[in-house]
Amino acid sequence: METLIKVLKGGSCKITPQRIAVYNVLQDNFDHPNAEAIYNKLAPTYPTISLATVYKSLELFAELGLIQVINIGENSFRYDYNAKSHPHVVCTKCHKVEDLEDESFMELSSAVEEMKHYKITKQQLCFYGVCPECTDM
Amino acid sequence: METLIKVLKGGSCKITPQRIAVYNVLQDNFDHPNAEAIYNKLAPTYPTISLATVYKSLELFAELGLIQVINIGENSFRYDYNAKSHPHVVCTKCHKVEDLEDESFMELSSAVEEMKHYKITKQQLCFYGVCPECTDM
DNA sequence: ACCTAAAAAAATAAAAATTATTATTTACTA
DNA sequence: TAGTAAATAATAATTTTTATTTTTTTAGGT
Repeated sequence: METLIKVLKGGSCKITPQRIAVYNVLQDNFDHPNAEAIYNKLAPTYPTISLATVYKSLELFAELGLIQVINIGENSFRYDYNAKSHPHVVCTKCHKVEDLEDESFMELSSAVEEMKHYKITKQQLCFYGVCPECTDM
Repeated sequence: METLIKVLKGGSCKITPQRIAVYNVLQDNFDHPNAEAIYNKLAPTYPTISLATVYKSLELFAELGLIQVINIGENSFRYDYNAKSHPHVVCTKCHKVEDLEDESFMELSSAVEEMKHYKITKQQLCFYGVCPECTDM
């Protein structure tokens, strides 16, 4: 919250109730919502907000490095409050998306750099399977 | 080509010129085209083909395990002739997508299984950076 | 605290990607 | 080779995202 205000100011962007609201939804929901899910979460308490504003806020946050955009093979993008690169685990039954905060995966980039002689700047790892809860059924 | 016919027959699907044409485009183009790129490739030699048919063929091939659908953070899906799970390396300058055929990355799934107690069935790894050709500029 | 200029929001339209529908054509079985 | 089920083409509809335009709001300077 303090972070949001600091970063917005740093980027000479205005602090608006809409931006705060969108950011708070991401902060409170670790289910990696897409733009529409965020919009729906906001609807009850913020009935006048526009979906375009949600998209524009998310785009801005991503540019400012506040959040990250992820892509788990669905037809829409999802947004992650944690901007730091980390793997995601997707349950193919209940469709939940979990974070895997493990630094060791970051080393893969250097392996790729050696193999392909690229200068790697970002990595996106996604594992699909059945979660413990769904296995028991 | 023989593979396509065998698998289509095995799935009791009909062997049509359109399906053969779509499959051939993927076989001959390792740049991981999206549906529209495939459609455009076909247009000169196959002017009557419909974009919907391209989509339906690709969907079928993916279901039959002939190809794989990948997702490199663009707004459209790309299709990979190589159905076996392998990492992809994307150049953020020229936007080319390369395959990284290295078995060692497959071990990551078991690591994730242990950490999160999921039964992992698929993994999708994507590395972004600047390719050797683009670095020299 | 008030005015002002610039930025952002809302509403809407447009664009892009994908899927669904329906009539016609084609592939394959018997 | 005739019949039937499946596939294609053409088109419409849907979904997701972006652009446009008008109105409103923020934040800095008086």
